Amino acid sequence: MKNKLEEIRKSHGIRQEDLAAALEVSRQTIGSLENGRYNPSILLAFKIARYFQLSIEDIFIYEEDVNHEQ
Amino acid sequence: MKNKLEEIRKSHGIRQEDLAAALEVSRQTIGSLENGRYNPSILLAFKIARYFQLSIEDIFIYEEDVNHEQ
DNA sequence: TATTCATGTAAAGCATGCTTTCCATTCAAT
DNA sequence: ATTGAATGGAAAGCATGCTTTACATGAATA
Repeated sequence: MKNKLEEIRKSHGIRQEDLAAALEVSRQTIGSLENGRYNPSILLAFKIARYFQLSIEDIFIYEEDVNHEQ
Repeated sequence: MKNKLEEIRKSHGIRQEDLAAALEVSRQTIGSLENGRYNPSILLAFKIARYFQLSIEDIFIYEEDVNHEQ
């Protein structure tokens, strides 16, 4: 899964640390999401989407697992 | 988080077992989601939404955590 | 009644999300 | 050159998602 979090966050002129505080997660969590180290839980995805007044689908891009049998 | 999975699944006339197979998860996972034992990962939420051709927000209802400081 | 079908649910174990702590890097401004 | 601000990222530990296995229940039907 890819995401536009860094781009969206920067377009709002907010630092990772302040976004993290607003969402009540750690700064490392935001950094890890932006750099693709892991995917958010659905609860965090909702929090992020609500914070930016976007839908989850606006921020997170699901790529169908075409090679699901390997 | 609440969800409309059972309602949506039934409106499509599909059994838990067949939905599970289509989504490549176990039947227990579907049952657990429908009965609120846990929330899906965002990947599974995307799979479910795509399967029913709905958005994640159409299926899963995020309720703001008003009492976040306890 | 006995059987079958769909669902509920629990337990143990593994994978992943998230935390805290810690240190490194980059860049702007002294 | 040094400092401070923002970010990158690793490690260990806890919480949660998901699996397999197993058993129970209710409804429908042979």
